[in-house]
Amino acid sequence: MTEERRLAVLRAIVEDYVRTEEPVGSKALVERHNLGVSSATIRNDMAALEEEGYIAQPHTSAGRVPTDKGYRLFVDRLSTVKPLSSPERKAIQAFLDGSLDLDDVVARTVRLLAQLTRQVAVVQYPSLTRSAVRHVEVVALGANRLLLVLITDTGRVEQRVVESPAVLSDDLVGRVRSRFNAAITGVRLADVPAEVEDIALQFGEQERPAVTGVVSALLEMLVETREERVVLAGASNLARFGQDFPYSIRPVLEALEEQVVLLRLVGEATSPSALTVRIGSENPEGLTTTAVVSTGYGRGEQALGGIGVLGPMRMDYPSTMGAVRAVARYVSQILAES
Amino acid sequence: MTEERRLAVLRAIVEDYVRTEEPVGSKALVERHNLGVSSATIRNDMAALEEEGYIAQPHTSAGRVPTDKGYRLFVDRLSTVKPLSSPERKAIQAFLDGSLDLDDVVARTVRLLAQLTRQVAVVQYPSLTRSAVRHVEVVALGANRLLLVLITDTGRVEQRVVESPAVLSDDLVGRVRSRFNAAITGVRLADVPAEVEDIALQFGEQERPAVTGVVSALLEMLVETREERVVLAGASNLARFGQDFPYSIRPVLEALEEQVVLLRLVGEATSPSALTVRIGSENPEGLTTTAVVSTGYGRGEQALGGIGVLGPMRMDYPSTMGAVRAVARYVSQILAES
DNA sequence: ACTGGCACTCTCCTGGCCTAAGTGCCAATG
DNA sequence: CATTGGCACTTAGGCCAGGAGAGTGCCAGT
Repeated sequence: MTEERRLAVLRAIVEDYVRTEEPVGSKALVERHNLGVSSATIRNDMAALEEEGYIAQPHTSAGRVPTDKGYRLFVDRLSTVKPLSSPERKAIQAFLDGSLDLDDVVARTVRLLAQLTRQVAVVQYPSLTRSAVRHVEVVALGANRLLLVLITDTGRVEQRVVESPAVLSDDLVGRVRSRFNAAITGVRLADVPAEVEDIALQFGEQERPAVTGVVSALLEMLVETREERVVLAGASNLARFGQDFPYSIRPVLEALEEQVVLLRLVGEATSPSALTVRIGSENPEGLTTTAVVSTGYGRGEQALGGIGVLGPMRMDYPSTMGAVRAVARYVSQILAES
Repeated sequence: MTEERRLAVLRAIVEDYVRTEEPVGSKALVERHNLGVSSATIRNDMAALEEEGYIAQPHTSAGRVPTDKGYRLFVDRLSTVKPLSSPERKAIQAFLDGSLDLDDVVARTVRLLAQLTRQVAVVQYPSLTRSAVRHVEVVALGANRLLLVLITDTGRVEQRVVESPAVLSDDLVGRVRSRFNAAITGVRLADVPAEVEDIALQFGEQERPAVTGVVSALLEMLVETREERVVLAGASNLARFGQDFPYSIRPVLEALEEQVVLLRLVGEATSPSALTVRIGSENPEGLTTTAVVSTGYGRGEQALGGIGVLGPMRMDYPSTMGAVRAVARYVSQILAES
């Protein structure tokens, strides 16, 4: 079957190129993989693969290099996710165990993933909109300042200092707090506005303006902190790939400083069971020379947030995918326990 | 006076080299600065400066380049801090105004500074040990979990979820909260342990074990969050200086990922009135090809935290120093207001 | 459908050559 | 004695030619 061999050739090219960083030629190919045919035959296959746009030559007398499209095919049909070795598994466990705090889990995870893949790791905090309220705290800080603290069932804690519209007595603060908690504990963040809108009506005429102020502050806080948070580690790994970023790594670093861009990379509602790979031009501007492997973490099919790795297109996809998947599973597990 | 002219030559060399990125020769010097002498004279001066270790030649037939020692002398005796232009000043104000939240102030500041200097900016959060407690909040989250929230007078909010050693009734939580606040509101964080140690004794036999648990959780939290926080922006600016980092920017990026290193750069108790410049080998390992300009911010002479900029040694010191100083002042001002 | 053979095209390295830049030194000068 | 003009010397970098090596495309043969 000739078609089959062609794919084998493409696979071999990708694997060799990833390993050696150098264009791979027909002769080297037959030597290292037992394809059972001569280099001339391979040359024909390569010509065909080039025709179809899966590989390209940097210049006439060089070997071949995979194109975006070639990597794409490789990932889709020619590779299987490589499970982690058992020492690696143990390392993960050792690294992530013993952290109650969500901040801590996220910080450790992102470092771990960067170290494991030797690339840039990105982790999104559990999405607020998909979480539910565990508790709301209202604290009077002074004459006319309030602290609102919102704790979600995923362990995320958002706090915010707001100017209080009027002076609130300690007693009133206490009653507002109870009302809030009664109304929205267990409620999805997205549904909070609906639940709190008429809380002010439950207070007396006199207190109502002050309470209304607090309610709108809470709503405002919800809107503003709906903004997702993303953290990143291992940017220095980019510098290992001088070659792979033809025009310096500057645009890549710039893109990585934009929270918005990071979010798009990792945050696009991927279910925990699916791995997403985005290659070259499939990425947002500035990252068109990179590849991103990402997935979601969370309970069941419901993704709470995203997690991923960014590197050059010339990347060991099977291993990277294995690492991302494994880490995502551990994180899901840890979050489920707490 | 010949000694004077030599210093003028050194200054000219530093200025030209910073501008052009190229070793500067005797002829170019006389052409661009009116030194009133011939190039041969300058050559003699340069030979002397080289003898003393202030400048060096990359190779025999190239111009001269300042050494660490040369930059040092330049900063110490040959330059004056350059104040910001008035549009720049306005930009700062526009950028920083309108943010109550400390997180927000810090985030904006670091971005601003990176943009202003076009280099890597580093900002330390107000040091916890030098802050005082504004408020403590204790919230029961569930059967045996507590949330402790600590708010400092600098607006910093630290929160932590702790396992409660025993089930606490709502009433008891309330009483613990009041006790805590009575005991440590206004107290310096460093002095908190002394103030809370005998709080448990003020409760009845029966409640004492539970309260002791909470107290020790609070103390533990203090120890753990004493760790300072530092944020960074503008890492992509490093990529602008291919030339200046002979062995790739990798070690620099690596160093910047270490919180500990960043802290050493910026956090060394600099009083707000003094600018520190650390050049080349004066920096910690991995950053020996860079220069760091830093200062403190805070009320009066008491520094609450550090703020600074990191770049290649070939840096426009007067402008960078001006920017760092100006931004630090604005931040001090904003924090004083709140 | 596969293979061996061969001419062809490129890159990359090397060595030689030249130019431009910049230096160090020296003898002359006020 | 500081300064100067002059000059020989060194070196990087650009350019060119030539040769080696790698890899290709194509063709005729099995």
